[in-house]
This record gives sequence, C-alpha cells and structure tokens, in this order.
Amino acid sequence: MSGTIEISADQRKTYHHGDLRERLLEVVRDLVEVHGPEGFSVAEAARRAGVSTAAPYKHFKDRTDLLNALVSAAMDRLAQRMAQECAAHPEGSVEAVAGIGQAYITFAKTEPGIFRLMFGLTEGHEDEDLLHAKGRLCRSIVETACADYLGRQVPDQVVNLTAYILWTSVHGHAFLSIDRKNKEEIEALDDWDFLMTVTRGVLEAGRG
Amino acid sequence: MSGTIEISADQRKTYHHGDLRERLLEVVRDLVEVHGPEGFSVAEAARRAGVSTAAPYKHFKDRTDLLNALVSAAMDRLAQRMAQECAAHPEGSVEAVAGIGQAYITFAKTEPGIFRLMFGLTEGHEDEDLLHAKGRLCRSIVETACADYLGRQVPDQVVNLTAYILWTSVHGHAFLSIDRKNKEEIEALDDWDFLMTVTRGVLEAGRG
DNA sequence: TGTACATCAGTGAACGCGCGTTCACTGATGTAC
DNA sequence: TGTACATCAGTGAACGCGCGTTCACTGATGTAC
Repeated sequence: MSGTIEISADQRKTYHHGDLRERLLEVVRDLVEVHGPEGFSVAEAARRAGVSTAAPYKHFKDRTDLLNALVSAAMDRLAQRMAQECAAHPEGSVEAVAGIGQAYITFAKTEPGIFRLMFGLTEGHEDEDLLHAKGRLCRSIVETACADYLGRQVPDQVVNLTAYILWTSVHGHAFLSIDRKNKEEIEALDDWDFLMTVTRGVLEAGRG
Repeated sequence: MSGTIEISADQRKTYHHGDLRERLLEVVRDLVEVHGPEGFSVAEAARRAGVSTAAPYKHFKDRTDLLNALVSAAMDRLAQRMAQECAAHPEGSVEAVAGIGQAYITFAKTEPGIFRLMFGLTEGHEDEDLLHAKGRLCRSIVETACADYLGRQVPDQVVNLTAYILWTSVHGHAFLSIDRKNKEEIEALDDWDFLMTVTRGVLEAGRG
C-alpha cells in the first residue's frame, strides 16, 4: 500500500517492542470505548499489545497511573479541538462560542468512554494538579471567547458566570446524549441548533 | 430509647431474616455511596446484612437485577421530591420551576452514588421500559411547570425545548458539582442563585 | 386444636475466573574505552 | 572498529484476592384437613 520502510506491528519480531507505552495507551483507549470507562484491565491491555502481563509495569507505576496518562492526553486533545473550532469562526461572534460547545459535544460522542473517565471520580491522585491545570486551560478558552463577545476583559465576574452557565448546559447535553437519556429530543433537535439557541440566549443575558 | 416492641437487626436471631430484600437494598445504597457506583459487590452486601453470600439470590435474579431495583426506587424518590418541591411554590412561578431543579441538585449531592448509577450505562436490561417510564414521569413534571409559566398546553414544542434546555443546565451543574469540577464557581455561586438565574433566563427566552 | 406436609428463605461450601502485582530471569541495546 | 559491561525492556510463572453464581441441604413457616 505505502512505499515506506515502516514495519507493521504484526511483523515486528524484535524482543523490544519499540514504543510499548504509546501502544498501550492506544489499546486502552479502544478498550475503554468498547467496555466502558472502568471496563478495562491491565492484563487485557497487555494481551492486546502482544506482550506479557508484567510488561506494562515497566512503563506505568500501576493501573491508576496508566489511566491518568490516558486522561491527561485526552484533555490535551479536547482543549486543542475546542480552540481549533473556536478559531474557525469570527472572533467575538456567537458562532465562535457555540463552536467550542460543538467541539465538546463531538468529543463526547466520538469518545464517550474516555469522556466519562475524564469526569469520573479521580480524586486524590498525584497527577491531580496536572489534570486540574488542563481543566483550567479548557475553561479559559470558553471564558476568552465569551469575553470577546461581551467586550469585556478577563477576569470578570459576568464572563465567569456566563461561561459557567454555558458549560453546564453543554456538559449536560453531552452526558444526556451519550447516556441516551434524551432520545426524544435528539430526533427533533440538531446539536448545532441546540448550541446556537443556548449560546445566543445565555450570551445575550450576560450582556443585558 | 423507644417504647416499641420492635427488635433491632442485631438482636434478631431467627433463621429467617424478615425483610432481607429491603435490607439488602438499604445496604447497597450505603455501599454505592461509599465505594462509588460500581464499587459494590453482592458478596459484600450479603456480609453487611449478616447473611450468607448465597442468600441475595433468593430475592434477586443476579447482580444486575439488584441494581435495577435500586435505580428504580431511586427514580421514584427523585420524582417525588421534584413534584414536592415544585408544589411548594406558587403555580406558574419561576420559583416553581427552579424548585424542581433544586430537588434534582439536592438529590445528586445527597446521593451521588445512586445518582451516577441512574445515568450510567444501563442499556439492554429487561427493566429498561420500566426505568424509561419513570424517566418520562420526571420529565413531565418539568414540562408541566414550564407550561404553567408559559401559559401553554402540553404537548408543545416550545415547552419541550425550554424544559430540555433547563434540564441540560441543571444536569450539567449537578454532575460538575458531584465530580468536583466546578470548585471555583461553587464558592462564589449558591445553588439557588444559579438556578434562579438560569431558570429565569431560559423561561423568558421561551416566552419571547 | 393437632398434625402432616408443601413451600419458602436461609446455609455453607465450593466452582472457576480474571485481576493487579511481584519476582527472578534474560535477551537486546547503548556506551566507554 | 571491537569489546566489556551496564542498563533497559521484555518474559513467564506465580501469588493471593474477591468476585458472581450454583449446589444440595435444612430449619422455619403456613396451610389443609
């Protein structure tokens, strides 16, 4: 198919794997999507990566450490897509704000397992500060877009409240969607329509 | 302490338990709150109820059956409190609608384990229709209160959209709160203030 | 009221399972000279 | 460039654990006569 010299995972027969750490993260991403947020095991991941069950412990301290790495990478992806989708619309527009919500919802629907993991009970880890910082990054994207629309400078109380209300609604819609609790709406209501309605309403309330 | 003839669980020494089914449900409620939504086991529940690990199977087909019974009862409680809190305010008022949200959020904060369970991946059970019906009951409470405010008759498209937007926001706020992802807001923002702000805004948008 | 019997709600021991993690090990890789 | 050696990333076997569920059983309860 391709002309590169790259060797496929199946053909790789060296004793050393090459990039087991990344491969494990890939494999666990799949497992989490198939079996749910807690439905993966280190053993199963090792098996899928074609490696002994002890091998993962050369790269991760324990199961939790692996999960944290997974969530950490996921938050980077989410922040990146939010910023990207926001930038795809004129600065200060309603669409720029709604676009962030769209990225959020698309992420949730595309990777519901990881998405659930990101918000699951992850208290008391050593990576807590790191994850918290990445959360702040996501929030600052929303806040900046809201501030741009409202013509205000961050930090600002009105901006914070506006951004938070938008977040709750988008977050709620995302979870209700992946949990299939909103079957009735989902047929009658397009994500983008929902987002524009909510965003416009909340932003205008924040300006009024 | 009391003058009744009631015999406490500890003193009960009969071969038959009396009301093991209910006792198991109580015990599992506790376990779920302490160890998280999936952090309970049938064995542990039996132990806590002071009964052999096989006993629960006289009352529940399997683990899932027990969980369904738990969630089913929880949805009844939630619906009851939503209706109750709504009725505590004047019919057709903003407060009546916000009260429903308050009941929702209080439930989530009081019983986060069960609350998570109610929205977890519960696809493909035989009780699915029953749980779905109880979900519909909850929604009709919100819809009715919105319709009262808006002076419309259900079913009505505007009412449905208004109620759904409110639901997403309250649902999002509930989960962000129990997941401790909104620490910054939670200090600056009272639940009731949040609810009134959102409810007033969304209801007015639904009228305009 | 007394007795025979069916039913019911428990017991306790056992099953097979998959898990997280550790251990002593070994083969491959990278580096200093 | 060649060799000795330290380090690294794997192996595979084993551990102890708790789980869901089943089984043959037994003691208590309720009922028909």
